[in-house]
Amino acid sequence: MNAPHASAAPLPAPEPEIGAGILDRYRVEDQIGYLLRRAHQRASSIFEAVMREFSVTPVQFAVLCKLHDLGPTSQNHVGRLVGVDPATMFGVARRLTARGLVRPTADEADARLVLLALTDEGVRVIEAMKGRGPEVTARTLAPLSPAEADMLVRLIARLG
Amino acid sequence: MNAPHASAAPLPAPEPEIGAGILDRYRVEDQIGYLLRRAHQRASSIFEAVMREFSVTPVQFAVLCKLHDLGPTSQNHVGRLVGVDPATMFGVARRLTARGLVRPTADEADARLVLLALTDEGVRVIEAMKGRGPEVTARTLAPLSPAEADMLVRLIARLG
DNA sequence: CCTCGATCATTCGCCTACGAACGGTTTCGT
DNA sequence: ACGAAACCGTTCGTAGGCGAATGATCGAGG
Repeated sequence: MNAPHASAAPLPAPEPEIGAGILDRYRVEDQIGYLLRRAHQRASSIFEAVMREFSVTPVQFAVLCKLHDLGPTSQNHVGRLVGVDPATMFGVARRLTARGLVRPTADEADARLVLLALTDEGVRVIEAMKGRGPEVTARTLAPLSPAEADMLVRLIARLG
Repeated sequence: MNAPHASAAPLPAPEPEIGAGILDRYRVEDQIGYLLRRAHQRASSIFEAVMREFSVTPVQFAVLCKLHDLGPTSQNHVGRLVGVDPATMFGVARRLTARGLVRPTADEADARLVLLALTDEGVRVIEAMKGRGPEVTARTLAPLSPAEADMLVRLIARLG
């Protein structure tokens, strides 16, 4: 955080010559955004490998988990809870419905809402998947010691 | 790993009663994959806000950075360096070319390759963007202390 | 020299992600 | 009671992400 965030200054450049070693060089691969993208790719890949038999994506899994915990919940609401915007949630709900894991019903009290509920098949699938969840986590965190993994999870949770 | 993967077993449940506090409950929002997805969403959002004036996405930025460092590089190769698969890279290169930031040329020695090179405009844009890079990183890591941020970056880099 | 396997770019299909706009519904304030 | 604001689901467009297949080209071995 040397943070020269102001910066609209008309200076041609901060003259990076004197002492311009490797240290002041901007490297994309060291930036948190880049690292998050790569780590997320890897985590998704591991999820896909472990959960292959279910043909359920990580986002679909998160939605099913929430429905399993909460029971019938409106589409937008469950989306908010798992960080899926309404536009994306529409497609997710459509695919889960098409696969028979979820059933949409109208809310009696509020005509705007579409309540999503797990089908019997949906319950069966999500319970089987939850049993394998720890394996995904373990393999994703495998490069770290348990203490490091714990630290990482704690820190990353605070970025939200 | 304890893996009761069979599961067609008629057992009602692995009896999670005794000592079944909050501890043995599987919560998606505590899993590393879920946290990575959410953190990546947030980082992308911050990038988009800081770099708004350039209308360049994080992935496009990474590609431009690499081209800036390496000079003309084949499409597949630069994609591999920044973690973008060939299918995705095709679209990224097409959009960067359409915007005039990159120019594709044929390699004289190998007819299969499409070399990507920054245009003058591309150089101008990537240099301006690099100047703002630290601001993106700082804002993304803002919830953490400098020591914590450093720790997080180090740990997440080891997941790759 | 010539075939086989690797590599490259491209294409297709499916999925997530999100800004923006829209019409229908509910709620709130006046 | 009524109009405005807030909210819901839907749709469109653009962009990454990736498995799978294809055709062109290259390189190594026989």
